[in-house]
Amino acid sequence: MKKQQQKPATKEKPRALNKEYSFFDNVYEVVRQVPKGRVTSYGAIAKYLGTGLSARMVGWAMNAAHGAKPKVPAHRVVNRNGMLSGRAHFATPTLMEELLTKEKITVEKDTVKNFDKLFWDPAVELGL
DNA sequence: GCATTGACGAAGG
DNA sequence: CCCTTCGCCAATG
Repeated sequence: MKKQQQKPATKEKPRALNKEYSFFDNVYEVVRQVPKGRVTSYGAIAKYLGTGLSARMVGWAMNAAHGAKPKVPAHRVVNRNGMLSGRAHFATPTLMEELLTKEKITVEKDTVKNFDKLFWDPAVELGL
């Protein structure tokens, strides 16, 4: 990563709707609602949650979801291209692929086949 | 309090 | 399909 100048942005933004940061919990809920054999993307979740432009925060939430209970099916969450970008963060780098394969999802070159078909958009499926 | 880093996304090459 | 640049927000050092 090259050098990145940070903006002095003095703007303020509402951080949480509740007393605690519910952002992570929100992400967990959505991910748990992803049906078997289906996948979604960080951006879709971010959009659904209203974070919109910051799909990165969703990924950050998954990072915390590592020890969440019940366990979050993070293997069903991939990037916008359907690539298993987060496989390196699982117990084993092959675990994500295996889990997806068990759900009848074809994974090739670290990418979900028929991603457009298997794509599950919370903003649509849950009705936004 | 600034600099760096991310399990990302979109746009451009 | 691959790569780079920019944007976005939170956590970390």
